Amino acid sequence: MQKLSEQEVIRRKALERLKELGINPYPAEEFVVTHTPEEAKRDYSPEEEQEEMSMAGRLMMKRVMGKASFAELKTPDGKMQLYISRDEICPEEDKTLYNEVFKRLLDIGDFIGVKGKLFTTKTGEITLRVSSLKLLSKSLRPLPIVKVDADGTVHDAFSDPELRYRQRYVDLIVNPDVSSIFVKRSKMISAVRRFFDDRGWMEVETPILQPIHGGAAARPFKTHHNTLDTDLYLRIANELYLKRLIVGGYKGVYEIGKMFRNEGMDRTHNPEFTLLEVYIAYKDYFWMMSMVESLLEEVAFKATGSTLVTFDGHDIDFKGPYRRLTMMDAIEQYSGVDVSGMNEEELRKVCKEFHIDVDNTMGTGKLIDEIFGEKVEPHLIQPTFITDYPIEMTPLAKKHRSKEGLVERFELFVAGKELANAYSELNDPIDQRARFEEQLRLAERGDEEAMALDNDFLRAMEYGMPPTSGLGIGMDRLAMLLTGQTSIQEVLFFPQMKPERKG
RNA sequence: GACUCGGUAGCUCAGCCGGUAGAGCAACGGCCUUUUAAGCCGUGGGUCCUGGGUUCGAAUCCCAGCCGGGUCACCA
Repeated sequence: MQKLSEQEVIRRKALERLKELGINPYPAEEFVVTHTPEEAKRDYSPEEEQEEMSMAGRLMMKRVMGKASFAELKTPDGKMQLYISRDEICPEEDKTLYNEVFKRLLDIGDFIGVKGKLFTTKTGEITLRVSSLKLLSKSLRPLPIVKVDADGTVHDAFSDPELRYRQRYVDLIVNPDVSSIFVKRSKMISAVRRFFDDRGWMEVETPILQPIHGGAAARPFKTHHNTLDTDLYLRIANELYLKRLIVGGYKGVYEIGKMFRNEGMDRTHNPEFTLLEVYIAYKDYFWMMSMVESLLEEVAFKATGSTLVTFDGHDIDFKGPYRRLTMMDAIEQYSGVDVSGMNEEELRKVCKEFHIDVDNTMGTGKLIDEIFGEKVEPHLIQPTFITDYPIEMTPLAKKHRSKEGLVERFELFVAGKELANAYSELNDPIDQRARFEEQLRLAERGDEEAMALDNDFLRAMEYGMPPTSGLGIGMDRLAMLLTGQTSIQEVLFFPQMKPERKG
């Protein structure tokens, strides 16, 4: 049994006293709510006769002034100030409900239901004059009370990140700004769904437990299925399954789902994260760029009410069209060096000049990517498409229609970070097999990122896959951009944490 | 993983040149029928993250560990 704090002991005693008084602290019957605070205030006019209304929520503040009190009720739809007068809720001789139940036994954090009519206080706040009051659920732990003064200054904020993430429920109760981040995130996700559903593309679900962790380069989480006696992996990507569905004949499929990567955690990486993947048949990556512009413009607007967001000190506009430039042009523009056509030796020289750390396992593609990451990425603040990547690092993209050594791939950068990644998908099964085999060679040389070969995926492709463009967008990063948060933990309800040590 | 900062009351923090712990809010008792960071008077509340060490004596100094934040590295 855990040791209770003084305040917890007091609340448990209050719970017992309530029971003695015949009050069930956790009643089963429905308390019918007739109004949200907003509805009530909107329809209120002081002259008109009112019907009695009822509301329910959490008691967040009590200001007792003898025989009358003000209280603050936090409902799921907004706040309402309550005015509670002893003789109005206790019209008879017995004043227990006010003197003992309300003043002593009800605590901040308790859920109550109230009935009454509105009036305007001296200071002009529309307030519910309570005629009756009912306990709906007793709270046994004290909430951290955050106070905001007349200037809007926050006092005693509940701000310890460890406590906030471990006890997100408390964070959500006392920090309305935190709660609204997740409302925006939810709107964002539903706007994405609506965008695709409106176009006739189908939301699908593909396996999370996979026998081969294909479609991306990352260390997986491993698990075991007892009945099948088989090792399985939590997916690091779903790309190869979605392409199988395109082979199966759907014109467009998308999935919004969790991916799992057993790697480092930091401000932009959580071991499980939400990825949007879209595959549309008969399209190429140019078409996909236009679609991304439409998508992000619409989603930003629906989630936040504007295409303009502020992130990390930058004003970012998601209104399309976005700047497009090839990777080689971008490098030349921001570093002054034209790396196109350079061999590995020349690229290493460039890296050395720029003081970029490289190692011997890196080929030309990786070296170019390093230069890009160092010299270009930080400058890409407004949404920018970078196109036409080296073939070595992109085993699932189609070879460029005209440029030797490149693939038809783009990434979208915003605020100096990658947000989306897309290809004209490789649909030549012979080429695909050759690319996988190249990855195997890299793996043999010690490249841990090399992609595993998936024979069933190749079999599917051999039956014929239509020309297709595919796209992935990190939903957590998009949520960060749309809510102005620079830490991924602030857009995940329950970010991964080490287990609490038992006290 | 490296470096760095932090962990003290329910919350936010002070105390850290060693001498058995403080403030504000919250809580408890009293007063108060239009308050809104309500106010006034009074009271209680602590595994000072954990474990070792130094010392007559450790929240404070030293060592190790745990948990978290930040930066970097790794990683898309």
